[in-house]
Amino acid sequence: MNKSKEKILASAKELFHEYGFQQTSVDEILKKSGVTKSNFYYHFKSKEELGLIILERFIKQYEADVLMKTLGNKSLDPSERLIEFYKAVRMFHRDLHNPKGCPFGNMAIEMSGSNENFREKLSAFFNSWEKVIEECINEGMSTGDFRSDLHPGVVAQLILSHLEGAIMMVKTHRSIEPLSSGSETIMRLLKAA
Amino acid sequence: MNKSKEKILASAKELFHEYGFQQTSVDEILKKSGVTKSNFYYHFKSKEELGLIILERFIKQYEADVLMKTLGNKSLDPSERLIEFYKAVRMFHRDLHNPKGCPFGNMAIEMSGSNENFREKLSAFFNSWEKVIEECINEGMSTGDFRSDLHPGVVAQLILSHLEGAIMMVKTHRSIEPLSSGSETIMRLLKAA
DNA sequence: TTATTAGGACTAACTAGTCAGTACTAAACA
DNA sequence: TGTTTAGTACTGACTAGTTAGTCCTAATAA
Repeated sequence: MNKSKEKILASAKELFHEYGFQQTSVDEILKKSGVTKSNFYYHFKSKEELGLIILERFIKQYEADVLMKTLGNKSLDPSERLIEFYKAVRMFHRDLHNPKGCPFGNMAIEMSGSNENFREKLSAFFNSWEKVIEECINEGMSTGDFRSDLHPGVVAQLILSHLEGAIMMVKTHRSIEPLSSGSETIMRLLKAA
Repeated sequence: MNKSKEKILASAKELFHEYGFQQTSVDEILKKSGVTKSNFYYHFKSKEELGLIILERFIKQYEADVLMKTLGNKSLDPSERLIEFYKAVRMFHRDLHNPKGCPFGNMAIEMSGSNENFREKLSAFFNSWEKVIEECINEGMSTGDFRSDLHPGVVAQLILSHLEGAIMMVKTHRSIEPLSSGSETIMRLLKAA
């Protein structure tokens, strides 16, 4: 059931990631999903509603498929978790022919200035993402994996900021290098003396 | 002379920074600058041409007013230069009611996937920006300001990536904190042992 | 029966861009 | 001296296409 609705969600998710929310027209979503306009507006009351639903779903999927399986994997050492996390992110951005950037970072830059609904959701997600990193750093400081002369929260914030900036560079330079060498350097800087 | 042309450039620069290139219509630029459409197309052959000219000008202005006066200020110690640079960036983003983000980072995310002219200009500028940072880091490693067990180029790349990500966070969270605490942490991590 | 899908015509506002023609100035010419 | 020419800056009306979203009808599942 709801075959059309799922088709719309899947198509729009890809289009929003590649072209951005505002630069993707409803007609393009219709064309890609093969759904009629009336059916679209039967399922979603507006393009904005669709965008917010897709954002929510993407967040939940990312938390489950990436964050929990790497940073939240308690069977690994904290530093191994961080390495696995970076590996997963590199995998996510491995299409270097046309890197699409971070779906959350893209949307944050595109929408934060013009739509509070998007901004608030993204701000909350970045905070929660940071918390997951912080827990890993905190534990790594206890185990001696990481140097412990810094606040875990501040380090987590630095890691997330750097990650988003590095993905921006990957997209702009069409090269994975800023992400791979940047994450390596972060790991070295965090190593306990 | 060329009063209209300068008005267009000034208005469009602000609008592009606040709303992005694609989200700013020619009509909005016309309205803000008080210039007629036909006059606009007398001075610029297309909206894209205007965007590229504004990007070029913004780059030159930023290099002269920010980069050269801070990171390129040879009368300061390398670590002081970096501190001054961060201070200047924070000043640039001090409007926290509605932080507009980095004009270059915004444009990179918005345009890199769809327009090679913008992408190439931004990629080249990020490289040159990185070089300016690298020179400062390199000198700081010689003077003992910074730890010298890392490649200056890699550190410079990390600093720029982090900066762009931090500015993205400032825009999303509407708080300067990710930038101020992040830059402080970067300074501490770079300190020689 | 109720939820879903299809079709298509339609709107009002907005999009980038074009066009023929005007006003002004300053140099070149006769 | 007056006249022509040329370049610059500018104007209002216009086009063709796109935008998100509406409305109504009818067919097709569950």
